[in-house]
Amino acid sequence: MKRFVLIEQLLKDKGIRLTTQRRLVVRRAVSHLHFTAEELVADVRAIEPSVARGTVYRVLILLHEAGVLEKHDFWHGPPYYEVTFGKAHHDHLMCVQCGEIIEFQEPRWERLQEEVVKQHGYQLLSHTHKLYGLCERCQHVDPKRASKPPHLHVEEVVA
Amino acid sequence: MKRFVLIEQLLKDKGIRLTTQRRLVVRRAVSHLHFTAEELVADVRAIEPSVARGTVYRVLILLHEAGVLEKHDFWHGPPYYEVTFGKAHHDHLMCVQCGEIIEFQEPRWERLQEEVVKQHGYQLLSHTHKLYGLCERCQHVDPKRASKPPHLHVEEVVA
DNA sequence: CTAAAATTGAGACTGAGTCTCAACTAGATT
DNA sequence: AATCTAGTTGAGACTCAGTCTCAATTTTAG
Ligand SMILES: [Zn+2]
Ligand SMILES: [Zn+2]
Ligand SMILES: [Zn+2]
Ligand SMILES: [Zn+2]
Repeated sequence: MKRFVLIEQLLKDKGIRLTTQRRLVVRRAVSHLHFTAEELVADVRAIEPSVARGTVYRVLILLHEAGVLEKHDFWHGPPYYEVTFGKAHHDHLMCVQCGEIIEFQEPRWERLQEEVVKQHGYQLLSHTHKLYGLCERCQHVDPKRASKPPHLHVEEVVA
Repeated sequence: MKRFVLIEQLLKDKGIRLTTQRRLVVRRAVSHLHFTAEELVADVRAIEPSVARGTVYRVLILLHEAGVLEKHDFWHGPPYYEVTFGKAHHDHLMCVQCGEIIEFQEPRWERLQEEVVKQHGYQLLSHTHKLYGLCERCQHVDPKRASKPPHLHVEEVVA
């Protein structure tokens, strides 16, 4: 089953009306790994120019509220979004020198986390773990000779 | 030694000119646990109204580039900043509704992390863990009526 | 002291995202 | 199928955070 069909069902189950525009925006959104809101606007309009900017942003809010959209913030520039529906949860280990990204799962973390959250009376909605370091290869390279770290940008994934 | 003195030294060592305005902004910034940029602008101006908004934002960029400023993003609203220099490591639990930020330490977590990193041959340099959720109060409040109090935690006052 | 370089204040500007509202559906109900 | 109505849309004005410009000022180097 296509991912967007399942997401449409998810929205429907929440009593959200499925319009032509929403279907289109959702389909374009799931077709990208990472995208900025404005990129999505342009992408949707390349297919159906009449779709309003506000409509696209409203769909992003719907997906966010449905818990299937992640936002990746950087210091510079607009955030990148990512539809996470149907993807297994994972965290990230990144090399600050070469930009390598390792994705991994750690159930003990996830358990510990629930514990911490309950201690403070919180209801957990989502979380982000990012580990920054040097990969084996980069540990043995003279920093002066090392290639510039490719800025994480769209490759950076937040759990 | 006061934290802001050490930060001023850090900036100086980077060849950054220390002006009266910069000293004031740094001192006000380190006096808060978490703050939005606009809160800092208002805070600084309460002491010295002539300081320009741009000056405050420029100091934030300097602190960021010096690696002593962390940015905490939410879905709604502006990011919160935090001067991390000289503080014991901690992670964050944030309420997405009211913006409350709880800092906590979890040694088991940190240990587990070292383990994971070593498994991949990495040398850990830094990390961030952010847990997003609803605080106890916000779980029982209609989102539409929820107040949005800025959580301006004052740690120390600098004249 | 003087000149060059960096920083500042003020406010215009940008860009992301939100809001308003009249016109328009999707989907429920005859 | 026709009707009804609450939810949705397009268009563009609007808000807000953050950046930029530039003349005036301040700092540092010589
Ligand atoms: Zn995790
Ligand atoms: Zn590497
Ligand atoms: Zn930690
Ligand atoms: Zn709250």
